[in-house]
Amino acid sequence: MFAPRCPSREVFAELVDKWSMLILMTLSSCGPQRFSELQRAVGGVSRKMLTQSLRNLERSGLVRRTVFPETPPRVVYDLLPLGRELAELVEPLGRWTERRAEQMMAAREEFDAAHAEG
Amino acid sequence: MFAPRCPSREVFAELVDKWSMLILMTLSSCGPQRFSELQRAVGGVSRKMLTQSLRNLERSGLVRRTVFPETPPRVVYDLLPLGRELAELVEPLGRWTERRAEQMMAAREEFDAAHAEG
DNA sequence: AGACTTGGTCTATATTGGAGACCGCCAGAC
DNA sequence: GTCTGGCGGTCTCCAATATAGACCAAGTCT
Repeated sequence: MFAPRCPSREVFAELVDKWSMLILMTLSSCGPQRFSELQRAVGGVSRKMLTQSLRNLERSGLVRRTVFPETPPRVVYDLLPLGRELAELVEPLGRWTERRAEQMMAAREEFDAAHAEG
Repeated sequence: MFAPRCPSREVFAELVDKWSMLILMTLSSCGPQRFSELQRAVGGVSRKMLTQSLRNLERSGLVRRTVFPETPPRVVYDLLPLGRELAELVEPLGRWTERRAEQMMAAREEFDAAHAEG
């Protein structure tokens, strides 16, 4: 994974992504979701990036996309076993970030203050 | 973390990054490293991105930067407790990716083949 | 008829990433 | 004395990527 052109690096680089991780966490904690539900849940994601990230996750076998041919169209996304595995590793990361966010923000302010005198 | 302008989202978006994660994993498994060692270890990283990622990690209190005023200069980076915590969550992710990389590559080929007829 | 909904795609612009040149500093070679 | 080289960056330029926002088809409701 530390080699630039290795498959695992390639896969890693695409999974380690803000939107993909938030999508995985949402699907994991809220169950199957349709496109617009995901867009609401993952605040700030554009339709383009949501589509792109979901396609990636689908392509790599982490997520399943199911289309119900109704009008208006209904498309539901849910986790496949592989995606559930990954989600279980990503969730602790999310919880840790929320737990430590304030501490890190404080560290930043301190750092910025110390480097402002320049 | 699911809200766009929340501190935890901001922090999350910066930590969830290819280079930062590879740096954390390297420092965790290889111990303190100097700049050029890190650049060799993290294959494909440019000096610019390495500097930028390290600054970010330093600013948020995950990594410590120590300068030895010699010539040629020597700068050593190592994990602070906060960084060690995060590294312990990131490592399983890395191991999982390596374990599942082939499976995901196979899924991709299948997906691409299925969608080529269009 | 006209407005509204869903799950996208397309386009234009802003942001970001990577490649490679440049820098100061000193040691050792010539 | 000058020339070269290593270290740890920074700077500049160009390509790739992200975001914002318009547009779309098809059917439903008013």
